[in-house]
Amino acid sequence: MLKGANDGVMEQEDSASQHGEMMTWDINDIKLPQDVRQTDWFQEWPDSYVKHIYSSEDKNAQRHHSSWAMRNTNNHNSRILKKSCLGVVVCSNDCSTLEGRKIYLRPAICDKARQKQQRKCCPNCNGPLRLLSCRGHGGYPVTNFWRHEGQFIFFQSKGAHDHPRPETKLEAEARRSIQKAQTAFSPSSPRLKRIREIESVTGAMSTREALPLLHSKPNTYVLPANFGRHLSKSSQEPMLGSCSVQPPYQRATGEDGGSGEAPTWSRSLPLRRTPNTGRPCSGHDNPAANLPCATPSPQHWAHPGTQHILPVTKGDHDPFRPNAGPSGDECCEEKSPLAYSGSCLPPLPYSVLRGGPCAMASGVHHHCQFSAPLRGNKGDKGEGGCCMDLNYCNDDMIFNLYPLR
DNA sequence: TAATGCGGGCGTA
DNA sequence: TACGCCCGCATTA
Repeated sequence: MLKGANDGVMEQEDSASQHGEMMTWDINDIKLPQDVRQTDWFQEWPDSYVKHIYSSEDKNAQRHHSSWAMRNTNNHNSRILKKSCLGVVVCSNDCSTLEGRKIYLRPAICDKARQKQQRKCCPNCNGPLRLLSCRGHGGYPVTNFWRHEGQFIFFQSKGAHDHPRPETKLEAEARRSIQKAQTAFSPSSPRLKRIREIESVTGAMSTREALPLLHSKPNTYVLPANFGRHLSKSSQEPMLGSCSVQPPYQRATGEDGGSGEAPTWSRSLPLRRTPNTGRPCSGHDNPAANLPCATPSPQHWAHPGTQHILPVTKGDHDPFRPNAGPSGDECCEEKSPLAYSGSCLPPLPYSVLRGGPCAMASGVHHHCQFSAPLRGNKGDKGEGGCCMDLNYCNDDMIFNLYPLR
């Protein structure tokens, strides 16, 4: 099939839907066209009222993937899988990074995980997070429909997302993974305590010996606060936040509060296929594009405010295959709050992630700019507001700045 | 642990 | 009847 080269929303209409089979069917039709001459390239960010016909061989289509945070919705029709958009998690403080980027986290799909997520803090300013629900379909969430029919997978989207794009799944997983890694090496972690105990006994064990991971991958979990500023020179990925607290995020529609910014998220720029791989060159479909050192994907250009957490690829070209470890979201709840000098010291994971693989590999170290002492926090942990009990791995930064020995 | 899919059930228009 | 949504369960990674 053609595998249309233009994958943006507008292009979707032009390239995919222009073919007769695309416009004449509805996902609810009893019979869907089987004389499809051209299937579409997988659409990572389907938006508006679009339809696509994917090959049943398309792995992403098989998995009903979307970079939007879509949850399964029961439509009481086993033949048609329906998913509704969860929106995007934003910072209640509407904080911005140094580069003026907004915080757009990916809502957890699992209800429990999502509730848990909303108790956490903004990775940029530690402010409370807020779920900005999608109401792009007549006040209801945008819905996606998937239907397998013969050798094709039919996709139909209803509604236009009225919120920014969240992190992609890979980005969210990478962020959690790094947070978890940080947790594992936080000063309060059992492992580290044990190491310190051993060290206190032996009096000679080097940090390098005790923490091989720390040295083999020094930046994968701990980076100084101003790390990103240095990286920004060579990377187009967003860097550390300035924590410039602005008026609360306000929804453009006014219903849920909106950003007031131009709804760039509604634009879907073309994803381009790389002829040799047959995959789009989006940030996720093309591993090379995942590297911050590479040209940002179109979606990145379209969403300058979106956080682009760049996972370390493992050579797996499957754009949606998770390559990060299990969730590290607990990090925030398990960490000790820190009083920073200045307005706010950006929590670490964000800087690390936004530094991306290149950042991680750079080996660059800088100094954290806090001056106030640590505050114990174990007693603060609870189910209440995230600002009380949540703090992103701040003690990891301390750990980094004040190594064991 | 979270993502995902399935299906029962309920409320609303 | 269609739709949205909640819930629990099972499977998978």
